[in-house]
Amino acid sequence: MTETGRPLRADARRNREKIMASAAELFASRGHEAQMEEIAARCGLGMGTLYRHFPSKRALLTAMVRERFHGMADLARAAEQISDPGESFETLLRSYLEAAEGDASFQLALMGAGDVEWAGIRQEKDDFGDVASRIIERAVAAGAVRGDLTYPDFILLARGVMSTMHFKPAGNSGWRRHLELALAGIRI
Amino acid sequence: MTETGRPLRADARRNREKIMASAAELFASRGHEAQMEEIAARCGLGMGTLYRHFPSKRALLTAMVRERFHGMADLARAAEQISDPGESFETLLRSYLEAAEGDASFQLALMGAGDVEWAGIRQEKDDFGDVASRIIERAVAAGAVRGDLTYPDFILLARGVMSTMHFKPAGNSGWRRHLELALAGIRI
DNA sequence: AACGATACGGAATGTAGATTCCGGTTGTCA
DNA sequence: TGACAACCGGAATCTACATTCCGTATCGTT
Repeated sequence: MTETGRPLRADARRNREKIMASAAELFASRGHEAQMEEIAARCGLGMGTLYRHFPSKRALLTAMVRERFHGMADLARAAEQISDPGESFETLLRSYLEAAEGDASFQLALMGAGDVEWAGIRQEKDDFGDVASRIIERAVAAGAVRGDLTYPDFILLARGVMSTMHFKPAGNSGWRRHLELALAGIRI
Repeated sequence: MTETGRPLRADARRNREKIMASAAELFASRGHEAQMEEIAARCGLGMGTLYRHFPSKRALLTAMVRERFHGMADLARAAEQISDPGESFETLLRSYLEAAEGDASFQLALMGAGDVEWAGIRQEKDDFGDVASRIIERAVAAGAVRGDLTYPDFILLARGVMSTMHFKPAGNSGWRRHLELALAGIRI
C-alpha cells in the first residue's frame, strides 16, 4: 500500500501526510501505546483511511522509524564534517541522543524493543551505520578514544544512555549526566 | 489477600508457593507478557485459585519483584564485606547485574518500566539502597572511583548495562562488555 | 464422622484495541 | 459535465487477556 506505482490522488497524498504527522506526535508522546483510533481522530480521518494508507499499526510505526533514521544519517554526515576526530565522535553520539529526545517510540525502537519491521529499514539503518563506523574509526586512529572501540560499542553506549532518557525522563540530572559518565569511559 | 492475620490452610500455603515458583519462571522467560492462564496451568491450578492468592497480575508481579529485591539486599551486604573499597563497589555492581540475568521481568522492573506497585516494596528497595550508598561512599572516600559518584549514578549505570542485557541478550560480546565500558568511566 | 470455614476449578464475562467491511464521496479525465 | 476509479468514514467484528462468579471439594476442629 505504500509502494504501488501509480501516483496517489491529490487528497490521498495530503491525508497520508496528515497521518504521518499525527502518528509522529502520538508515538512520540505515548510510545507504542498510542492508539490507532487516536491517530485517526487527531487528523480528522476515519479508521478506513488510516488503514488504506498503512496496513497495520506495525507498518505505520515502521514508516515513522524509517523517516527518523533517515534524518539520523544526515546528522551523522554533519558530524563527519567536523575536523577534530574526537569532537566529531562526541558530536555523533550527542546528536544521536538528542534526535531521540522526546520521542518515546523512537527511543524504544533504537533500544531494540520489538514492534518495528526492521527488514523494511535496512537501507536507512545501514546508511547511518556506515557513516558512524567511519567516524569511530577515525577517532580511534587519532587516539581520541580507546583503541578497541567499535561501532557495536557505540550502539551499546547509546542504548544505555537512551534507557535513562526513556525510563527516567526527569531522573537525577537527566540523561546528560549518564552521557558524561559514558564518554568518560571511552575517552583516552 | 497477602496479609490477613490468620495462617493459611496447609494446602493453600503449598499452592501459594507453587504459584510463586511458576510465576517466577514465566515472568523470567516471557517478561511482563507471561499470561495468568499459563501461570495457573503450569502449576496445575485453576484461575480462581490464582486470583485467591494474588488479586491481580500486578500484585503477583510485585510479589516476585519484592522477593528478588530482598535477595538483592543480601548480595549488597555480601559485597560490603569485601575489604577493598574499589573491589567492594565493583562486586556490588556486578552482583546487581548478575542477579537480573535471565529474568526479563525483573530487568524491566529495575529499569523502571511500569507494572510494579513500588509502594509495596519501599522497604526492600530502601534496604538495598542504604547498603549500596554506604559502599559507594566508601569507594569515593578511598579514591577508588570518581569523587562525584553517587547512588543515583549507580542506578544510571546499572540501568544502562541492563538495557543491553534485556534488549540484546546475545548482542556483541554481551552485557559484560558494556559493564567494562561503564566501569572505565568511573574508576579513577 | 460431621460441620463449617477455607479453598479450588474453570467456564463465563468484560474490556480494550486492532483490523475489516462496505455503502457513500470525491478527484480526475475525456 | 458524466462516468468511474480511487478514496473515505466509522460502525461492526475479532482477538486476546485479565478478572469475576459460583458450584464443589477439602481441611481442620470437635
